[in-house]
Amino acid sequence: MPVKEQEKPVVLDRSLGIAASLGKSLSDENRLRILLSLCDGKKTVSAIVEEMGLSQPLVSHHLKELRRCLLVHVERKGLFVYYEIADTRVIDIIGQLACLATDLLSRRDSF
Amino acid sequence: MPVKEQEKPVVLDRSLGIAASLGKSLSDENRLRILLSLCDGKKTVSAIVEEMGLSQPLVSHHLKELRRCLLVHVERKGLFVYYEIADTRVIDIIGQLACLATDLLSRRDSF
DNA sequence: TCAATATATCAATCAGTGTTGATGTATTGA
DNA sequence: TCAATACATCAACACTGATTGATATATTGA
Repeated sequence: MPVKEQEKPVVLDRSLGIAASLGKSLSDENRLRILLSLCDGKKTVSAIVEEMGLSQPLVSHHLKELRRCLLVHVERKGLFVYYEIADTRVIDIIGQLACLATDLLSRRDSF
Repeated sequence: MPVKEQEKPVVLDRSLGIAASLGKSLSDENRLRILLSLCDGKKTVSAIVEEMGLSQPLVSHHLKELRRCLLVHVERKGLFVYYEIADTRVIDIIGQLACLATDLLSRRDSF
């Protein structure tokens, strides 16, 4: 499959490392679920725990990873800690990943 | 940060697993470099080895992972095995990942 | 100050993965 | 059939990361 000219962005060469780091954050289904859940707005850890059906330490662990990649913002209000999506573009990217993945799969299964 | 209504795609709930699987493939810098290198067109393993400066078994290993996620096509021609990108949308996604990552980083560093 | 709640961290386990060097396999040409 | 080349696989290692249960920390209200 020939690729259009200049399809490869040149500027990327230096940012591939951090791009891979972001990819790592998006490589776990629980983290993707958490990010999608935060589309509704900022939520407390306990709300996420209840919604995901995961243990509280596990949710904290994943939130820490999302924080490490700056994908979420944190805000403390009294007893509660609120997490929210830092940049909604990540939701677009997740959507494209899922769309591409299903396309690749269905394309293979149809042969 | 309030999020637009219906920003979260509903259909995704079932494809999050494979989306995460794709994310895992994009979580290694060497694999991203290989994918970008394949933008020039199909290449042999030895060509990729030389271009990347990685060992041949390591390149084969990463190509196997890209194959597992159906991100590349393989074609044997005599002694040589040619790899090519299966769907160029993955290049767009890598670009968006890198762009988002640099934005998030610069936004943090400016405070 | 104390009890209660929310969240983070710790310790431990287990599976997975990136990397390397050695070896195996497949294809071609002589 | 044999040698040479291209590629894949294997064995081993270190390292990371997901998960769990226990414990620590922080905040509030009494």
